[in-house]
Amino acid sequence: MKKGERRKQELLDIAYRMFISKGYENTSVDDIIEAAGIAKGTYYYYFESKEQMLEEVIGMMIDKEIGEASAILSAPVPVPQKIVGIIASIRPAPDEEPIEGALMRPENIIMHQKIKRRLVDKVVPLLVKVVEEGTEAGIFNCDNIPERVRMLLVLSNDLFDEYGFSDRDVDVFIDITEKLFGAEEHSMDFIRQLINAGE
Amino acid sequence: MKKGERRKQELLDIAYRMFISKGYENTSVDDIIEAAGIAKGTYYYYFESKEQMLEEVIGMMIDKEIGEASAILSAPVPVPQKIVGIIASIRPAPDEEPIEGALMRPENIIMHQKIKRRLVDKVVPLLVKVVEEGTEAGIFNCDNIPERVRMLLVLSNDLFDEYGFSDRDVDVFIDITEKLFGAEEHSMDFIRQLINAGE
Amino acid sequence: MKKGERRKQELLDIAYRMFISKGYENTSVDDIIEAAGIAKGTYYYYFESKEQMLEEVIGMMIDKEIGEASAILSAPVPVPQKIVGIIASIRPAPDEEPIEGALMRPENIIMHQKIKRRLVDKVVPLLVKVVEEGTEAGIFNCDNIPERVRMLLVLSNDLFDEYGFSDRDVDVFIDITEKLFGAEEHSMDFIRQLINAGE
Amino acid sequence: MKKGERRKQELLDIAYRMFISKGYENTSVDDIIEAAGIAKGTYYYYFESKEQMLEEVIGMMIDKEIGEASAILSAPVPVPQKIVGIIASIRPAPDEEPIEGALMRPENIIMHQKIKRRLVDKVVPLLVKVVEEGTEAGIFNCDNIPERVRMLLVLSNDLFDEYGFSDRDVDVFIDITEKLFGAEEHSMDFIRQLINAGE
DNA sequence: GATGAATGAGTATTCATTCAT
DNA sequence: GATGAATGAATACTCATTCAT
Repeated sequence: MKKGERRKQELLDIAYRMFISKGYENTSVDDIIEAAGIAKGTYYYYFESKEQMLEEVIGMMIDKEIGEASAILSAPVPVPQKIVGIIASIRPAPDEEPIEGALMRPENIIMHQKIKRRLVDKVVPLLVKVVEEGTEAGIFNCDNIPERVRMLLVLSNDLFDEYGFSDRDVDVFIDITEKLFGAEEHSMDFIRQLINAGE
Repeated sequence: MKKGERRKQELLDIAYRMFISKGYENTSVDDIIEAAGIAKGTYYYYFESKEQMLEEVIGMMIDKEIGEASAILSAPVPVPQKIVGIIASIRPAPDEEPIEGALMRPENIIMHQKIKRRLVDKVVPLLVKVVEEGTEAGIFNCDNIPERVRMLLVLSNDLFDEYGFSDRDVDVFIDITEKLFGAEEHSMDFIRQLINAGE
Repeated sequence: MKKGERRKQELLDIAYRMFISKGYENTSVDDIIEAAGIAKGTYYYYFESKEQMLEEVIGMMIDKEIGEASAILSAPVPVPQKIVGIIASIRPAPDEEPIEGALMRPENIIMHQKIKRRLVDKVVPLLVKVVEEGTEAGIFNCDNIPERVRMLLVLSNDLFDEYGFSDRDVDVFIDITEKLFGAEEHSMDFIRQLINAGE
Repeated sequence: MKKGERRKQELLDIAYRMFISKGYENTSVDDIIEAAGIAKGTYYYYFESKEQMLEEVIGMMIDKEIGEASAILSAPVPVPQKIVGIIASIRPAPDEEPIEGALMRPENIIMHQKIKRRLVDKVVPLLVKVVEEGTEAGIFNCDNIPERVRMLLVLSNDLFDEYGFSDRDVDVFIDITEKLFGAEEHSMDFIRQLINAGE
């Protein structure tokens, strides 16, 4: 039982890396079993189909990222920082896939979209809580919080996904984030420092 | 000359519809030629490859949509309406592809993304002009116009692409659009009526 | 393991016969699998590509022929007979492919050449040994043995490949063989009897 | 009439070059008409089929080479030099196809063989005359001249076709040529100088 | 738990040839 | 003489999936 589970994890890890580096469509079952050193039959003993495996790989990633986001939720940091922290935590963790450029390359769009969609659905409730915390504390002032949170995610996805962004993009992003939640002007300026530090 | 051109157009139209309804990847060359009632060779007489055909199909769509958007640019309507009009014009025209749900279904993501990217690049300059018109007229008040325009497009794409949106989504969209360009509150409220009328 | 190997051998045998009778280029993968009664996938399970299969077929033939030639090398027969025997052993064994005319028909030239080149490279060293044996025994008298051996092979290939040869061709071949190695006149006359017997 | 002939010649020339540089099989009719700047139909107006065109291209080459060889036949040079001259004249004239390596590359084998076969048939009678001249003059002494001439051609083809030859190969070739025709030892040594000069 | 031989529908692409205009 | 649109059989190769052992 344990052994089988470990084997399955191993396969998921291998597939995860291959899907990211070569794309789901361009990774054949043969590629995976060769990399894993197992037989065809063994693969189908653990997974019903290639597509089902993709779902599991995605689920695995989501869980990990949501876990990190949840941790931030209860951390003792100011609300604005929490928001930014959660958003940052759902990025594909630059350290675990500096593989190539990867996720936003055309051959990966499908997996990318699937992940994004499911991730957004899971992250929205978390962020809603944080923003509510903010409105209660009087730092934010807005209605329709779930919808606003969703937009923030859409904008941040776009900003960080694409092949690079300028200082002006960041300026506008900060401005609009403040206005989105009815925060005081310049109260989210710290984002700029974060980004510059990350570079 | 004329004859060949017409045939090619016809093929592009057929492929366009099939790509949208079944997805590019799921449409085989065989599907296309069967639908068109031509031989394999004829297909390859007009197109170097399936992928090159996709490029032509996309180019065709883009041209059409940009054409409509440009027309609006010089129309005698108020600036806010121009903006909304241009954004609406680049949607895949509900009347010409009510086919299924289509463009945003997973199998179409690739084509969808390709189109979106190229469309955004072409539409941004148009919208920038309109927004500048607005700032000069004193209706808008903002800096970094290209970046703001880009964000507006990202938001509207998201809003209308996904599987439906609520009244609250629209409210937030309107609110944020006004703030994005420094417009007066409620000055973009007319969007709501437009959307309700379209339903 | 055994099972797969046998299957592969079987496929190689079938392909070998088809390549010879119809030519490599004119034998499609479909032809082969139909003759073998297997599915496309099975074919590609055993062979990476059609071309790689050709290499294996050729390798198989070469091995067999070189094996026969090596056997003669250590047989207890006079040197001149050894030479002739080795040359004869590398012919495509009239009994196993009287199929049509085959190897030297234009459509087979490619395979033919590939085989010839590789065969010559392997046979030259064997013959060199025999000729050296002959010079040591005083029956032959010549320098540059490898080069002479090569020429002998070229001549014999030409003589036996082409569509038939006359008595005169044989006379000249015998004469020149003797002179090539500095053998006594008429010492290779036995070749004529061999050929006549074989007819 | 004249015009059409010229057009045809032009096409033959173009095809000749392409066949040599890319191989007959790898040159498509489309390649030829594109290079010639004509339409498909025009091609088939001049040639029944691609294969028939190949025959004409080959015929063209043969005629040219045989022409050169015939000229040498009646030139006022010693018999041995005539022989070598004729053999040299049927090589693919290094100046007219230094294109790549060309004729003996695998993709060209088919055309190569076709040419060789037809060329040999035409050259043999010419060389026979020269050798007879030589026997009458007492420089040569041999029977079965046509067969011997054929062998000489086979040997020279092999020597010069292959990817390079050594000094030893030349030594043996000279030796065997002398013996083939019953010439005096060293009487053909001049070949070595010719080859060295040509290098 | 694990193997690996077998499947077969599916795919894009090539190319010599024809023929109405 | 010349065009170029149309043909369609042929080709090599892919790959997720199955199943008897």
